[in-house]
Amino acid sequence: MRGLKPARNQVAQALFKPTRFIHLNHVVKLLKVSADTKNLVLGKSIHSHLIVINQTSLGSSIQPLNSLINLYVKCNQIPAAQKVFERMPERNLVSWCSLMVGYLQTGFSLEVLKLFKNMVLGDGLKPNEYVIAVVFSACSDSGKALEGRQFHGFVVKSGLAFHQYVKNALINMYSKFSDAEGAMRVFSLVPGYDVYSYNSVLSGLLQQGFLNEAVQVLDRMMGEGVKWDSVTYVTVFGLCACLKDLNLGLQVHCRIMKRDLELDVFVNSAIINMYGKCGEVFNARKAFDGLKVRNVVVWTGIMAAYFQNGCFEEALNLFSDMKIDDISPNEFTFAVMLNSTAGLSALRHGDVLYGEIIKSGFMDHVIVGNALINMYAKCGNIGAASEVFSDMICRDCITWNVMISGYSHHGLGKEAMAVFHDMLAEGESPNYVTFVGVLSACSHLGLVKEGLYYLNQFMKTVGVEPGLEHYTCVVGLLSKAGLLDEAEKFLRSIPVKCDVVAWRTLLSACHVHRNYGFGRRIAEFVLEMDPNDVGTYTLLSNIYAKAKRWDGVVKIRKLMRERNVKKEPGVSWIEMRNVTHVFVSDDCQHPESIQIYEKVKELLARIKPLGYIPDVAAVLHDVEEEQKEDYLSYHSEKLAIAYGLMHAPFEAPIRVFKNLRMCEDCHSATKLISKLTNRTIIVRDANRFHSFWNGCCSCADYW
DNA sequence: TTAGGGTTAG
Repeated sequence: MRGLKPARNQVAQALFKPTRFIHLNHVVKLLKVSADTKNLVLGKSIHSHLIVINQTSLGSSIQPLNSLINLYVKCNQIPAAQKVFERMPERNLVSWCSLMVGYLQTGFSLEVLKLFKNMVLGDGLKPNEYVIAVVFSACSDSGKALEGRQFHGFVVKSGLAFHQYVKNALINMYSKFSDAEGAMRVFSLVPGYDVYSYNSVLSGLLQQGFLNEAVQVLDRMMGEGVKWDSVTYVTVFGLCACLKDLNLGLQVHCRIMKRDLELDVFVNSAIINMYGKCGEVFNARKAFDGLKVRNVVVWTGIMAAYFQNGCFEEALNLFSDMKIDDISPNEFTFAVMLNSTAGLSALRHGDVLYGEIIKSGFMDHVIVGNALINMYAKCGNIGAASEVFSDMICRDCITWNVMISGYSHHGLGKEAMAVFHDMLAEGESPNYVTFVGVLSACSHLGLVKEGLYYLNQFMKTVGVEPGLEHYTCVVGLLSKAGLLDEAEKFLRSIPVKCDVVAWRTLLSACHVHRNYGFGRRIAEFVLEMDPNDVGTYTLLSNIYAKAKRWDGVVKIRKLMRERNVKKEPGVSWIEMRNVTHVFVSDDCQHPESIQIYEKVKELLARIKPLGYIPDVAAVLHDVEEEQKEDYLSYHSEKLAIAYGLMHAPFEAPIRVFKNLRMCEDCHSATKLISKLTNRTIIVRDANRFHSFWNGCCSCADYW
């Protein structure tokens, strides 16, 4: 296709020999070629020739002047087009329409609507299907929903609503207004569809999350045998990705391969994305490896696929490969990188990325700022997260959410609520996720009344439907405040199906409040619901141990064996000078393990006078009494903390990460170690952050 | 005339 352009261009240039007696049709044809090939130089020389010869028949007749407007519009010279338009002694529909297209394409959609008004009221012209389609597009681009709908009514009366262009523009408009119903109405009521109508409907439904409806439309499209274009493929792969429907994705991919279609880079990245979202990193990689042309989007897509499937290191490694390939990262790439860094809790690596982002000038992108806040919050540096937040020039809803939930995870309820109130004051609308953070902040602060107010009243007034996560937060809120009966009653009354997580929230509250009878009843109920929930076995076993009900402990262990439920081993890790040191409980793999074990022993001996009592009840009863302390001493987080104290620079906070929830013994030991050593120790467990300082923890012993 | 890919919050 591309080869055709210079050829046509050359022909046009050869044909254009300035004479006094140039024919009108000739001029129009030459201008059309100049416009189509965006040859502004040729177009301008024809224009100047027209001015020089000043032939009345040519210089003032409509057709060549319309061609001039079209030329300037196609070459993005809107002021020049406007000038020609203004000097026309007489205009027809095409003159108006061409100029309107120019303004539409350059983003001045309000100007289009003004022109339309002048055309109808000033020149008394009746719009045709082209003009109508342009006006609908201008309404969608400028968000003029009311005007768009009114104009739709006008068009129906004028009888032009059946034209294919108009129909497609209408479907697109309703899709852009997030009015999937309106789009579907046009689509269903008016007969006759082409691939464009289907693409518009499908992408509208997809964007608004009406996935089942999109599948129905796709079925219909296939039934009618409409030929797919590359946009259809992109949209359908997007649909598969949202549905996580690997089967459908594979079918569509096979369809492409069977037909041996040439794929553009858009379709290829949609394929990589589909496999990534469906959990098929290997297939995503295969698609990626087969590409001849890889741009930044394809690279970012494959990194995102690795990230989404938990392969954080692979994602980070691809970053260097991409640079070797001479492709520069953009804001999306940095967002994926920061997320992978957060997944590894690699704070140092995050700092390095931050520097690179500043250098490459992507700091002012909202998604980069958001991902930075998220990274710092997840890596345990909430101070740095809040600094990035304060420095951000542009914020969106996610910015506020990430800061609110970041503070909440760190147990900083007051700070989280302050951010939430600022958010409202600045006119940003809270959404579903906002309230997950807000309700969990209420729970940290023990604000029962406020939390229930947000759930029952405030969320309704801002139009957010409460979901399972919110109900779970409220269960946490009630049970933390000691209202265990209310929490259970609440949980049994919620209008959505609840999962093990919600019940486990109540269960761990029973444990903290030492209400073992209640806890046992709940735990047994949860195990009936999910006989494989390891966390519940652990909690129930702890409850029995606390009550010295050894028969119960034995029963649980037997049950776990019978059901083949295995406890995940506790793993902790700490980053030290860019190296991550991993510790498993009771493990001696680390080259310095002898020194580390000695350090733990020394620390525990020194905190005993400060009030440390080893929680031997939590250890299985059949262990010899004198061995019980050893069982507790070498939990992975104690090893990691000891290593941190041995090697971290003085005054630097010790940041440790753990795969499971911290046990009570480690928690009370760490509080005292922070006091003994005068150090801040931050532990991220499976649930939240604990920030230990001077003998206290930010969780206030509730986790 | 209309339509399309990668990203961030729980």
